[in-house]
Amino acid sequence: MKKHEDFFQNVFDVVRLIPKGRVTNYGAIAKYLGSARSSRMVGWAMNAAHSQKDVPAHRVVNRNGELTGKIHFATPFLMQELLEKEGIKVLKDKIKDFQKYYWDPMKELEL
DNA sequence: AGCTTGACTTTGA
DNA sequence: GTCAAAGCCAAGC
Repeated sequence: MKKHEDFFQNVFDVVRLIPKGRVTNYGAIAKYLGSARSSRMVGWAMNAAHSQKDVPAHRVVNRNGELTGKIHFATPFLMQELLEKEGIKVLKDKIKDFQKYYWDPMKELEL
């Protein structure tokens, strides 16, 4: 009965592939899956990611580099702490030099 | 069965 | 630069 659950699994897989100290945004993952406009589904998938333990959702932020999803974490501070732990500076729930840490699955994986 | 909400993005004004 | 609206697909009610 596996039909469309691949979307979630695919998201988890990509997120898991994000190198340490790097971050990406929902649109990139969504685009990698096919539709950049379905970025909402990525977030929805992340919601299910709570069931997955090896899904570093803290490395996934919105296009603006803001930790929008932190509110869905166990604690809002967890996401920022995890990011800082990887060497990423977070200022006001926003990633410093987001573009520098930005990791695009399409560019990095497509290579 | 249908409508609303949602960890978003993009385009237009 | 900001603000508003449309688009997208799935889960929840």
